[in-house]
Amino acid sequence: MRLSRYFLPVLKETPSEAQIASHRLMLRAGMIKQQAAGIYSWLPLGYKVLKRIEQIVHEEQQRAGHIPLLMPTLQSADLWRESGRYDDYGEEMLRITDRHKRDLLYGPTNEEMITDIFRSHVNSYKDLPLTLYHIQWKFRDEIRPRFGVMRGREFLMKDGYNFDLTKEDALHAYNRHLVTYLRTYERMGLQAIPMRADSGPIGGENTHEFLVLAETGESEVFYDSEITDLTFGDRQIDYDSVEQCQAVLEEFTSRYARTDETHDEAVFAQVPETRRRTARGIEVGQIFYFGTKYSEPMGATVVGPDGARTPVHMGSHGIGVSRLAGAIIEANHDDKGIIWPEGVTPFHVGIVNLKQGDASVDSACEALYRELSAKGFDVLYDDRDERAGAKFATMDLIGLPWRITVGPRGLQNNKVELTSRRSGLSEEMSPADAMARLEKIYQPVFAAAK
RNA sequence: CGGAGCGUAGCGCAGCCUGGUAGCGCACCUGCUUCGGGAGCAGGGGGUCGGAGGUUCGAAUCCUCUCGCUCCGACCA
Repeated sequence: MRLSRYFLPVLKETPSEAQIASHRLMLRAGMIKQQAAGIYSWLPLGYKVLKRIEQIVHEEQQRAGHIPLLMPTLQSADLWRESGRYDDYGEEMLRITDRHKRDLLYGPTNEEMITDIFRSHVNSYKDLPLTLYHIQWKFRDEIRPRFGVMRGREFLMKDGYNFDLTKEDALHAYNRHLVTYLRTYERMGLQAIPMRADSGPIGGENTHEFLVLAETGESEVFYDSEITDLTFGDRQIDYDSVEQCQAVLEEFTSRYARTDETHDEAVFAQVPETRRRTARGIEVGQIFYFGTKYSEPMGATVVGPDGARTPVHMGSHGIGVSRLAGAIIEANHDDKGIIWPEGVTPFHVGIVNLKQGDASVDSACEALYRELSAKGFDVLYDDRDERAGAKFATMDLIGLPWRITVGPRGLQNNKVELTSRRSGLSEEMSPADAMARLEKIYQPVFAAAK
């Protein structure tokens, strides 16, 4: 993309409503625009990040055999009356009446609807196990939206639902989701720690929340410091293997890690004192096993091998996709702006033309732009007629992890500059070497998508 | 929902107390000069002050109502 033809309304000054770094930077970098309390437009740059996050979520879900579909944002109240949640959910649910005076609602979640889909089409245990998911906008009428997209009223969420014949199978699905989530967050450059949590209105007995440690997090968390040493890495997992998934669950959940909802001082005290940590975290996902809570009242049953009809065991799993955009910034920024992890950056690399209009600089930039794009890179080429300082400031603000700076001075020796946003370090090298270096840097990112 | 505050140009703000029909910085447009870390000078365009009503000769300024937004608290992917 040529910046001169892009739509990137960056702000020099910080809008007064933004209190935390991610909100401030998303506004300043021209990623979002607030349209009402807790409701945002995603401007081109923000939209690209949102799509990258979404893409990673899709890839990791499908890697585990989970099947995507799409359910509507508006739902009939009848389904929710069936489960009993129409009355239970309270003010947070946005209720709508259509012209025929029928009660609708803007879905805050989709357990009822997915259960309805399931019961309409699945009758035999032979169709199990089954995990369906979608990435769709949700609405929860928060009393007090704040922190930009981190606590909006309208938000994009991946929600998945597993259907299994037995509790054992459903618990395997639970563990499998934990594995997919660990991989998902790592690809985004985040460390998200699974913590034992409270199930809240979704209900159920087994649940973990994934938290990214950040000072601005809304939850207080307590954990054994050993847990932050764990990484999933690029290990290969057979998602059908009960043992392998179980082993990962045990590895990542055996140490003390709880939110304030489930925190137990007596148990925490058993962690060696030097390893006890109290911090704040941002919730970026949650997994639940809730048995037959919905299948039973809503008649989601299958005929088993013995010919008897039994309610299926279910779980649900959510990732806050739009919230992640904020959480990633919260965990990756400095005083100059955002620092995108390679996995989610809106553009892989930025090209800064230091002397727009200079024939040799222009053509060197054009060549880099063309060749990098041909290699599959998403490139932002700053071809505006601006001074160097302004171009650098923009690049730093929007946080592209790598920048190639092209100027007449270096070009005389066939050199350009490759700069890391994170370290701030620059290296001079030929354009060909810069491209080769970028290919090496992004190799793991591109490989992870396969 | 309880408490606090704010709505004046695209953004950030001043003016309001002590009524006299709007100002600053950034951004934007034009020209010249600059040109490796958000340039300088000169010129220029844009708002009737969230909305409605009231008081007054006169309202951004005072009063009433209303809408929106933000912050603190209780609740939440």
